[in-house]
Amino acid sequence: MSSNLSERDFLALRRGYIFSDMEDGQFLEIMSHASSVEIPAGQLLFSQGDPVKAFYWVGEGLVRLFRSSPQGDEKVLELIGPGRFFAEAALFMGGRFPVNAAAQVASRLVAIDGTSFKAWLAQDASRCFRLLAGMSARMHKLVNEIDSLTLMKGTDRLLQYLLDHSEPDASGQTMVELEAPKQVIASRIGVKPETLSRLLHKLSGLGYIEVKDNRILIKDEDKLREGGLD
Amino acid sequence: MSSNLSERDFLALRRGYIFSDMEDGQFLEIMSHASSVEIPAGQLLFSQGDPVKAFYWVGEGLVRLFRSSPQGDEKVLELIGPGRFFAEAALFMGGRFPVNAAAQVASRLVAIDGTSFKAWLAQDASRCFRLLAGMSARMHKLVNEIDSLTLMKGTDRLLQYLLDHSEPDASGQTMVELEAPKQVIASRIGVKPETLSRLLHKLSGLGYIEVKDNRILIKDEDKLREGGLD
DNA sequence: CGGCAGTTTGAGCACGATCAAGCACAGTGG
DNA sequence: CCACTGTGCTTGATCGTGCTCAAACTGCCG
Repeated sequence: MSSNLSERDFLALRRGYIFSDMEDGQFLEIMSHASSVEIPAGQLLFSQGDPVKAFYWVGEGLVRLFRSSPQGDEKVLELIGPGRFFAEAALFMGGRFPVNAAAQVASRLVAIDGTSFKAWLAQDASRCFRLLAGMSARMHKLVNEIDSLTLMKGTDRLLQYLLDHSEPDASGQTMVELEAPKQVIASRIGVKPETLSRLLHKLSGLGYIEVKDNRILIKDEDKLREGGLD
Repeated sequence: MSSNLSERDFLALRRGYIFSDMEDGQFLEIMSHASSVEIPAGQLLFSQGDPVKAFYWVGEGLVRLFRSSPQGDEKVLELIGPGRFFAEAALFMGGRFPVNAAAQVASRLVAIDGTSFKAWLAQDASRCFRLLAGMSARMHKLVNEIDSLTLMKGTDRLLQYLLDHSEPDASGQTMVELEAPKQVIASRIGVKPETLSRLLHKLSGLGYIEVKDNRILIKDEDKLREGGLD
């Protein structure tokens, strides 16, 4: 399950926000405490409350960060794709993960040892500043999330999600390719799967979008942005 | 509006998590860039999007951190009381405040200059670690907030709020003294004022609590903790 | 006394959850 | 090759939480 890093991951990781603009020696130093982790689809990486031994970087695949209730319902907080770090903040959070993490699809991760990383951080304040900035950005996202859960309705959150994830495709049209099954996206935007289905149907009926499996064509981006709908 | 610090604030601030266990010289160094701010009840301290010039510590009073929607609704994210810092994270967040801040009651704050503080932080990585830990704790709170907004109902959130804020009073009974008007608490727990009123009434009718103005007597803490209610 | 802000209460409604059934599709095994 | 099963998605009917709109009540201050 754990082994040495591939050349490819090694280079990509070096470009991540934590390690960019860094001398080779320094980077090699911390990479000696990193290891590659292969994890099959659906498997749990860690649970809320587990002791934090490392943080992670995604080389390939998709990781689902989520909370779950005693009743078994789960709320997806974030989906982490290739090139991104996660759980860096947990290192400073009293030693326990505050969320669960599972592989949404089979994934290749790099685990960076926590204590080594902290020791390495402590050597240079400018390294800390990177991390502070990264954590701030994540806090900002969380605040935005709270904001939209309280101040907006389900439809609004779906529209926001679609606009945030839309990209022009090969033929120049604005498209969204859902990164995970609809039920996961539903949890991500804070509604039940049935509701997401109905919302998509409604927007489809209004002529705003066109849904085909996990691909959504944005037919009228401006109307979506206004959000004026009843 | 802005002046030198009182002796009292100076000493209390030194005990805050950011500056505790610090040599006098170091502390004096950063305090030369701090100033006292008196702010009347209701007044806005900064708005979302304002450039960040400083972060704050509360000497006396209460500060309301909130988001507001285009429609004018507002969501209270946190109420910051005496002895606590706020907006430290904003320093690293691209230079703009992600929330609004207003004095809930007349307050005395200490503003600590951002650029000086960052320069001071950069001198020693252990200083950064304090901040990293503080920010992690705040992130954890935000995650919990998202969790309870999505996975729990209004009643549950009220119960949680009551239990979190309850303290044994003089006569040995468990009490909650609401730190702000009910409408603000309502926003804090993510319901409308009318709904909070009804929820309190319901719990009162069930014999769980007793409400008298802004004081709430917890009559059966165990039942509240179970939360088994319909 | 009037005016005002905060709170309560009432009636109706809307959004989204729940429960339940049906459908499409892929994988498995007889 | 065709049931059989499981999974994800959709659709339908109903229900409940909490919001909206509106009115009345309270305490407080000018």
